[in-house]
Parts: sequence; C-alpha cells; structure tokens
Amino acid sequence: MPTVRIATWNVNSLHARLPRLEEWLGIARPDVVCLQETKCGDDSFPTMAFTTLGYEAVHHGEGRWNGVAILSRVGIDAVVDGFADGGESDGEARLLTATCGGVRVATTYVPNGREVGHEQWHRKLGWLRRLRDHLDAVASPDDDVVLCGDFNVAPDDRDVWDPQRCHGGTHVSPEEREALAHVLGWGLVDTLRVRHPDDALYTWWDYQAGAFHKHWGMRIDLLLASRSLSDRLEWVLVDRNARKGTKPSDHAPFVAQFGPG
DNA sequence: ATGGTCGAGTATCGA
Repeated sequence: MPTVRIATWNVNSLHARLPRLEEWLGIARPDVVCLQETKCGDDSFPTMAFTTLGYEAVHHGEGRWNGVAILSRVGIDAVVDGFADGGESDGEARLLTATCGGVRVATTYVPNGREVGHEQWHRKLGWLRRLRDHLDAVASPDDDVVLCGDFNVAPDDRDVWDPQRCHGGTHVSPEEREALAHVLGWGLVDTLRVRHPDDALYTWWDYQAGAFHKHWGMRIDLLLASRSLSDRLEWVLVDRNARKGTKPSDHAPFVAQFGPG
C-alpha cells in the first residue's frame, strides 16, 4: 500500500463551509477526508464540487442536523450507512463506513450528550458502546482500520483547557472517557498522542468570547488507527489555520499520514 | 471595529 494521508473535519454545515473546504483540500491534499456535521440532505450534497477536485464522495445525510461524508481519491468501496451491528437504526446520520485505498475507514459524529445525567448523555454512552460492536461487524483489528470523527469526548485532562469549565461536565466525565476507552480497546491507537504525548493540542474552540485566541479549547476530534497502520504513522497535524479567517468551522481539521506498507 | 457565536431557517434550538 502506498503512502496515504487521511483527514477528519467537523465542518459545521457543508454548505456554509464549502469555500473553506475547497480551499483547504487544495492546500492539505489529503487522500481521504471524513466530514461531520454536513447538515445537508443527500439531495443537496455538492458532489460535483468534489469531483472537480478529484474526489469521489459518499454522504449519509439527514437534512438539518448531523450528516457524515467520506471523500476519497483512492477509491470508495463497501459503503455502510450507520450501524452494521444488526440492531435498529438510531434514526440519525452519525456513522459512515467505507473502504478507501485498502483502508477500512469509519467516520462518526458522536451525540453531544447535552448535560451529565441527561437522557441524551445516557444515549451518548450507549452509542459509544455500540460503536465498538459496529467495528466488529465491519472490520478486524488486524486490518488497516481508521475510526475518526468528532467523538464529543476529550480523552484526558491534557485534552481540555480547563476540565472544570466544560459543558457542565460533559466531554470530560469518567463515564464518557471509559466509553471512549472501550472503543479504543477494540485495537485502536490515538494517532495524535503517538507524536505528541503531552502537548496541549485542541481541535475545537467555542465561537463565543474569543475562545480560539484564548486557547480555550478541547481535543474532541480524533483519528484512531489500528496497529498495522499506526506502526506506519509518519506525521500528524491539527491545522489551526483552518480555524482562522472568514467563516471558519468551530473545529479544526486533523490530518494523519501513514507511510507505505 | 468600543462589541464580542454560529447555522438552519425565520422562532428558536442545538452545539
């Protein structure tokens, strides 16, 4: 397998972000791009914009909320919308799986949870448990596998500017972190931490109160890779430049490059 | 630029 560069980005509305995304694809030149929060229906997904740039695309859209997509210039096969664990659909567009250039790629937008103890928070925990069952259904830990997206969980206190000031405790609660660790326990490595064991690197900053410039952020966008891939990890990047300028998403893209194998 | 979120969609909710 040749070198492959894979990116994940919560764009917070694909239509609102399309100019920034098109610009960024030309700069970052990823082979595979996973998008979350497209907030558009399949009928308004801008396929041609990506074709023009050399990318095939698949989209699992819903309309007003959620929505996930995979763009690839190394092929897209074996596409699965949502959970493949044999259970019922959860009714929201938060998970999409495809094989791109020999890598089994799954991208996810994990429910936010709202508040610790909220009905939606319990749903979030169940959703993360189900995510591991989904991996069992679509891949083997011995394969080249990437699971990436907006997990809405900061794995560790290193991953937040202030653990006491996050969302009334969501994103940092022990229960959420355990649920995320259970997903990693399937056989995945948090690629950013391979290269940056202790750095305070965030991927999301609130639009409000100048949070980005104050470094009030969290690392909730992750790119997890199976061992066969993580052994070939060459570099990773949180592209903070994409969080600056005109009409940015509140998330920065994260990129990981894997060498030939 | 003396305030200070954004997006969808058009009132208000979700993040």
